[in-house]
Amino acid sequence: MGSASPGLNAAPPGCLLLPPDTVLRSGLEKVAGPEKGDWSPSPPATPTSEQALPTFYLSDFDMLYTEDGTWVAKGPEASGREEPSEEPEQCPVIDSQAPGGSLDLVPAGLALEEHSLEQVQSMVVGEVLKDIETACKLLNIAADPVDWSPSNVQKWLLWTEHQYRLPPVGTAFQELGGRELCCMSEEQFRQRSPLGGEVLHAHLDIWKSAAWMKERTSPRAIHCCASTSEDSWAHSEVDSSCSGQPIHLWQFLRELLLKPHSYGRLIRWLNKDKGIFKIEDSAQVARLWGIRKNRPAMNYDKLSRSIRQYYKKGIIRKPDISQRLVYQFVHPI
DNA sequence: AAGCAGGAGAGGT
DNA sequence: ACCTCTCCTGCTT
Repeated sequence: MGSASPGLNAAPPGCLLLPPDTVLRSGLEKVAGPEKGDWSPSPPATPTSEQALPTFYLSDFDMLYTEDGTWVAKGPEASGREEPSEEPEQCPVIDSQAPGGSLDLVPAGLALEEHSLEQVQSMVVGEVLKDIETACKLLNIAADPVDWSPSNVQKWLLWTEHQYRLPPVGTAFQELGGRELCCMSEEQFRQRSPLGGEVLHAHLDIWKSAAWMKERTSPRAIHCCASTSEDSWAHSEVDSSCSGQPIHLWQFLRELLLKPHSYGRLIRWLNKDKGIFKIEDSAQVARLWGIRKNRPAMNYDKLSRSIRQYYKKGIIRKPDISQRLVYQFVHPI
């Protein structure tokens, strides 16, 4: 999801550690009303609120939700103005939101804090949805895991492994379609992938919840193409994932550039007005491109060759002052 | 060593 | 036909 910085740090900076259930359930209740038991997407995902859930990361938040149910702020991170991706949005610190339902006991005087908590939670949910939307577009897969083909499942697995630095699952989930995947229990995930199964299952739960939410709020918006988040890539002249045409490399690069919070550590603008950008992590960008195109052998050497093909087409060029890993869109956005 | 430039052929759509 | 992937040689940083 958002933090694509993955690859770079063991725990991506600016990430939120959350039991998925906690955050999304509250978000779902906000959207769909508080009716209990109604939030869970199709096959009842493992009811996990009482369990010590595996924690997972959400980008762009500088807080941690620890396994004992405590929100804590992460240590301060130095960040420069030039590096928006390294400047996570600050969230208020929330001290105790025990999964055991401590909110029921909130005194009236704390109603305001509860309200703030809801705001934070709904913000987190919004970020999660945006991140899922991003991943959908970059991977060219449906937002609803139930619709995934086996190759979509593989893409999602690769992507999630990459994003959260999970141990590779290899062929453990091969030949599984999205529907089968969604029917699997956490235990089954763990059996197939003892090291990363739990976390993968938690992530899948989030995707299922998000799809369920989208279906609830806009019945025809299950696929990424129908979504309308405010900063969605609808701004793009060409929405690469919705055109039915295969995505072009320049579109992919632009899409990464348009998500600095998620990909700023991999690729960023040096001068957006002039369309000059720098690939900060060539290997990771190439890897993402490889995932996107189902080309596991993709590397920067090949990716850069493809970029150079754009020179004569007048799409991308080297800037006047040539620098390594720096390119320029001939027609800036 | 890593990146850059560009030729050439293959393969997919 | 077009786009990208892949492999390649040679050059530059």
